[in-house]
Amino acid sequence: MSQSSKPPQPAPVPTSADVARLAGVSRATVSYVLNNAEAVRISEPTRRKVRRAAEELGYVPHAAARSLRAGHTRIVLLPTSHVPIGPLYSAFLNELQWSLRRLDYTVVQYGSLGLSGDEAARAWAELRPVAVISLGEITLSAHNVATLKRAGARAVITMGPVGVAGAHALVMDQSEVGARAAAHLVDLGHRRIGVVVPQEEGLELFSTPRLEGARSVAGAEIDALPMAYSEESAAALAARWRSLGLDAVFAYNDEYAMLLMRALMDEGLRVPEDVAVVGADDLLIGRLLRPRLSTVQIELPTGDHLAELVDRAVREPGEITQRQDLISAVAVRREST
Amino acid sequence: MSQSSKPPQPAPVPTSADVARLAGVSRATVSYVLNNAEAVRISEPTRRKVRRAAEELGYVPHAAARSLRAGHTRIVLLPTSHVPIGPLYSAFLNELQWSLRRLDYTVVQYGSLGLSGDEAARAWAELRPVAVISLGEITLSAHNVATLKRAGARAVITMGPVGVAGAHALVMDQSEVGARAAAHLVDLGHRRIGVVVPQEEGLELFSTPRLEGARSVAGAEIDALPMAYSEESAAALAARWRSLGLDAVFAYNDEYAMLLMRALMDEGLRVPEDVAVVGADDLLIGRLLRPRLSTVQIELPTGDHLAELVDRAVREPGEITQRQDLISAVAVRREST
DNA sequence: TTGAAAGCGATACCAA
DNA sequence: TTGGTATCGCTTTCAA
Repeated sequence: MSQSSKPPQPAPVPTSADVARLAGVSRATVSYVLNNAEAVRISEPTRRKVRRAAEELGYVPHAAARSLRAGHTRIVLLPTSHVPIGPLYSAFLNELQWSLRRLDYTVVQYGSLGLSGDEAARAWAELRPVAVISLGEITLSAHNVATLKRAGARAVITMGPVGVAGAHALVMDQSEVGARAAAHLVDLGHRRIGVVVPQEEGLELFSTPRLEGARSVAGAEIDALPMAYSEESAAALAARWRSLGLDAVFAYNDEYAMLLMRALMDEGLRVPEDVAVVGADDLLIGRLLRPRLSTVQIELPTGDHLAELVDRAVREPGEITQRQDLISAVAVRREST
Repeated sequence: MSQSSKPPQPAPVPTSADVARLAGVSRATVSYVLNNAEAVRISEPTRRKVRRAAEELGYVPHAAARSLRAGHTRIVLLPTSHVPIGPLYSAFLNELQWSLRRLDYTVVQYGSLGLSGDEAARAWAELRPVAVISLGEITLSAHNVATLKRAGARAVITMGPVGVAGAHALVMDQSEVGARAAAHLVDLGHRRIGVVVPQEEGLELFSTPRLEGARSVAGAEIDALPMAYSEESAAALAARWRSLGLDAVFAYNDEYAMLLMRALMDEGLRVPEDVAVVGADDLLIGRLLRPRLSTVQIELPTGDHLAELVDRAVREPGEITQRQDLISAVAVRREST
């Protein structure tokens, strides 16, 4: 009202000083009231004045200023995957976020698309996160971990297949998945087993250990079978199937398994008589196909569990560089094996 | 070496002052060198000294301090969905992130799990993002938009089904999807059409407009069919199917469609003779079933496109409150209709 | 070509 | 019970 000329000049963001001015108190008082400081007694009328002023101005504290002053943040950095990770991991991630928020952390998913490990680590470090939970998209080197720690990270947790020096190596070992699948097939009498390796980028951190896990099982010969997630690729693989001399296949996960199984059947092969097919992840969709898809059911840690581990690591930053296997896998036989 | 007693006291994070000290220059010079300031000429030897010192200390600038000083951030906030959004939207999101990063924005996905619109808006505002792209998980009120704008957001973009006052209402109208599906079924002679409405929370912003879209098509009677994403729920719906008197169903998306189609077939109904089924999203898996699933193929805007829209809005914060339809949908007939 | 110093916004210590 | 003020790390203007 008082200012008639108001060009699209963005109105200045209200600060705590503005609140103080409006309430007729000092900035210190504003801070005390808004943060419910217990060490200081503020009269009820003053509290109300301050709150009303804050409300009226639509005051929102400036996170950067606050953490600058505090010397630390409550940010937990969650590097975002750029590959579709499937419903299983999505659900886990959501649970994790929720649990972390309950513990009063600010979860920031940071997409690291197209960044190298070094670039990513630097970019993350700029935010001064108190913890980083790297789920494997980017392989952190010991040097990267050091960068993060030097920037104040009290916990760096990797979930990739391998431990990293200096990190709280929380191993979710995907090789177990491959091992269960192969063992399942071997139990059923199969000896020549193909293992699908997705050609899509970014899945190596899952596919490599799954393949290695299968290889670790005694009693079978393992062949790696590169395949892309497309009908063409599956058809091409199916077309040369008879020449491969395989009697079973672990198809990386349920999605690749469904694709390949369809291609094999279209090629005139019988499942499971001519070739047994097993996937992984126990997707609901796998039960809709005929034959129903056998799978490896994967049990991830609960988000709560991991969140508490993080919280503990943050509070007691003793070098708890321990290997922990938080994943479990079990084969489920349906009709395709 | 010089300090023998080193308790687990976290080493202090190196600052630009430390770099300056080590390089034997002032903090100003450090800043100039590290930011490649063009307005100032710094001698090559000095540059090298500074860079070496920064390298040696593993110096990483403090994002909070920087943006505090600058008075603004380059953060684009992307509220994270807590529902599995499927490969289609995942791919779109990734592309968007990538494009924004190319434009030098810091993309921060902020999980808003369990927050109300007000709480979420406040939490986001604390980060002082320069732009917010809300994809619909949380319905932003005009008040929320105002909060964000007051906190310095120069662009607030909503992708929900409805425009929001004050926001750059970028409408990705899901009703088009429902309309296409219904029209497809009507074209094929169906008159009594069921529309599946997922019971899962968080999908309303997609499912409601899809239902409304179907209702908008002339020539058919539309029934809403609540259903959860589980075999039990699908079976229950299928069990009472004959009593519903429907001759076709638009099953929200391909996943629900596959589930329901299987249940219907298990119930002895023929697809498409007794009941036509159409999904949406054109998932690869839908082509693997028999009959192959008809679907509505959805064309999302490219990430590049949206990123540039955001960038323009940020640079010219004129109130471009315009409705834009960036989504297109087309029915694809396979075998289930 | 380089340095000294102000100031961004919030907090917490020390006085009053 | 409340206020003044130093401080966090960084950028940038003004002087030297």
